[in-house]
Amino acid sequence: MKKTPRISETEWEIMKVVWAQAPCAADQIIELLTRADPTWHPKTVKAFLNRLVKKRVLAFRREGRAYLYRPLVRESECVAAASESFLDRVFGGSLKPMLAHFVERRKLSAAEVKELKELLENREPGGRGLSKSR
Amino acid sequence: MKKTPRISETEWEIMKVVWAQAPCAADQIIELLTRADPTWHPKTVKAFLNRLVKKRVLAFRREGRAYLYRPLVRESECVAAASESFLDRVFGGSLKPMLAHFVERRKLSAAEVKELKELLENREPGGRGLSKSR
DNA sequence: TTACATAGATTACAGTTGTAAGCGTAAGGA
DNA sequence: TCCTTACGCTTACAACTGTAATCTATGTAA
Repeated sequence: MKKTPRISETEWEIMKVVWAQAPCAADQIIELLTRADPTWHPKTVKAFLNRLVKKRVLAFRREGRAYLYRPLVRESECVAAASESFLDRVFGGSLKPMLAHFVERRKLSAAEVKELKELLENREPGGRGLSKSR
Repeated sequence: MKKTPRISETEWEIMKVVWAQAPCAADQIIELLTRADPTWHPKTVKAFLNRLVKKRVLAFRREGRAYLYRPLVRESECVAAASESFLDRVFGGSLKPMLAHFVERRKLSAAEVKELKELLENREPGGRGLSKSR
């Protein structure tokens, strides 16, 4: 199993756009990022794109004058890696305290609670018991 | 509202010990860390303690030859900050996809699911819920 | 009292991250 | 064809991280 290269906070912002936009040019990325947060500087985005390519997280193909960027790592993998790291670091790897925190912290509406419960409901039941997770 | 100073991955390891051990000497911290992971080097721990003091995350008081360290920021604050940052960054701030991820990913046992459901159950209903218990 | 063992402080140093200016080249307009 | 853009590439640089050796002050044993 390959380990996802570490993706920093800011890099993550970029990656979210690339993951969402399939193959996309730097311009589009800059456009979208800037729209969400005007403090992005185009040069900065370019530099990050470069780093991400160097890190082998992104690839590109030349399309005339512009480059089209494309992810080399799947979002799900990165999400999984980041989630595990977070859970371990902050909650000692234990799901329940984490959920407790969020539930407490975010004052969920009844509807939200219902949704979450359904979510728990609808996972494959019966569990092949022993969760070999970790 | 004061913002918690950023606590890095490794610093977090140190802080977990300090939070758990109330006022404690460097030796104890090193001892505990090393027990969990023998690759810790005492000098490294010292250096980190120093940085954390400089960052105003830890304070110490001299107790004879040794220093007793004590946190200046509450764990709950840091947990909240880290959690929010994580949720925003990875799941766009939305709780449901996050729970979905963990549920899916960790193949919970039936017992675990029950626990989590109870957790959702036991917050005071009607929205502004949450028992201050814990 | 004197030298040694220690604890913390200081210094070191390379790698990462955040931010962005400057450079070289290729493409399109004059 | 020649110049001006526009694009990505290279370089810069300071702050932060991870990691640890060295320096310094001091309590302690001889």
